[in-house]
Amino acid sequence: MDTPLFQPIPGMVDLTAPEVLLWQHLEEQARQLLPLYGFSEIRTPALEYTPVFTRSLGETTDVVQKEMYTFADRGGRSLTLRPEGTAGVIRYAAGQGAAAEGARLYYLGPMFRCERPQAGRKRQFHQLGVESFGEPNPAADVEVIALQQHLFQSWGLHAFTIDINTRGLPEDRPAVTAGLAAAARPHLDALCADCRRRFDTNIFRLLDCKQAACRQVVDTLPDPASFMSAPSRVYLAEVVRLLQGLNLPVRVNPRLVRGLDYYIHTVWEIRHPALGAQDALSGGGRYRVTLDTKPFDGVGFAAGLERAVMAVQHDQPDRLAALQPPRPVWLVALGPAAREANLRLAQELRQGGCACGLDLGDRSLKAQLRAANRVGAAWAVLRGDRELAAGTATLKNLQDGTQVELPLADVVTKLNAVKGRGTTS
RNA sequence: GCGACCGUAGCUCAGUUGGUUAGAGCACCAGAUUGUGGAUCUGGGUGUCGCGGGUUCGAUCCCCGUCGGUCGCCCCA
Repeated sequence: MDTPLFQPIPGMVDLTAPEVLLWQHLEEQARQLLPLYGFSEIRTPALEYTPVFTRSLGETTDVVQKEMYTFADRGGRSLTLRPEGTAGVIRYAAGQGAAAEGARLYYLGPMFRCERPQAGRKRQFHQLGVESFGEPNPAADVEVIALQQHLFQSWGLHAFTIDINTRGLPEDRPAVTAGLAAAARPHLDALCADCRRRFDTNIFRLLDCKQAACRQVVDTLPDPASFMSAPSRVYLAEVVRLLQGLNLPVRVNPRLVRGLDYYIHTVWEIRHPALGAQDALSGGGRYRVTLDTKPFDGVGFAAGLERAVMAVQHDQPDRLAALQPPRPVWLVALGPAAREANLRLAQELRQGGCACGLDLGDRSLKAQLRAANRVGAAWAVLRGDRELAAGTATLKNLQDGTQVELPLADVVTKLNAVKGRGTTS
């Protein structure tokens, strides 16, 4: 019954240096890239009325049925911590009416799903997503896929694969379900228990079962697209043609299945081999959400940042080390007068843009230099009563051990010039 | 919701077929002319062996429970 004093909730982590530097780097890259495509940021609340999610994602999806953090507020209204980003952005954009037509928004922030944590899956996780609103148009889908490829490239990723598929139009779904059921029914006995259940509940799920026996059966099934209407098939063909025109290395995978109900037409998934069992780096697709009988169309994707960080550490193992902040200057004081003077000096240096640190306690010179060494300082500034009286400071180069006593103003000038970086003047 | 594995120092981990003072590396602290760091040297173990109970002359080790962690299933980013 011990309440953990020092641990966060399972599946939620404290993200700190050095790893957080890599997060910041990926975020900066994204914020630089997305405006090139005309996307601007939206920050929606983390908490929404529960129906915002249930009506968009589909009542029967796993996310809605068993993964949401849902609770009642003091007035008894049902609230939910967002399990994904699209529903909230649609809630906003639909509320803007016609002004939202063609809007391009991106979001970046924490999402929450009450699942069992494992590698690459947290209960509080982070997604970067984009939404491009407007009528279905293969070019819009292709542009978003290209953006994603560009983004991952800017992160230094290269080992990923892009699979696309089509879900067709909503009105095709009965025919596809019936067609798949007819083809699979003779093989029911060969399927695993899960798949026998899926046969009735959601036959599409057969397609991505990992069991070897089920895969054998699935390989004999016809392409679901073969049961779709001509417009659905033409749409996919056009997407593929445009992707080829951009030389994007995309594979059409008829067995790709996505979990949310709102998808129509194009869906895709980007996978990376370094991610373990949860190998989807991002997923996306075209969607249609009906609000108040009015259809709301868009295309977008969401990328898992935890997974992106893992992938970058795999593809660019040296990236993190290159992000270390500049080595600071360390101010060393001998005696209380110098300590107080150093506090002022530190502020002066920092105002000038020079990173520095200092010992706030009453420690020996030896201990202070050891501390300077520990933080990787390139320079130490030493001051005691002697320097204070003379208006000087001793500037020590911690790389080669040389030191020189200079007027304080010269030391400040010099350090501001190097801004705390390592190399000698 | 289900399953597997793990829990010993600040960190990474060894260890005891059940036995007396629980170990290593790294990290950390201290080294006396009270103004000089790093590499080396000397000294220092900093611990509720996750917690509770059971078996036993004796438990860190075996058993049960519990808490925590990791990975996997389901599903997803």
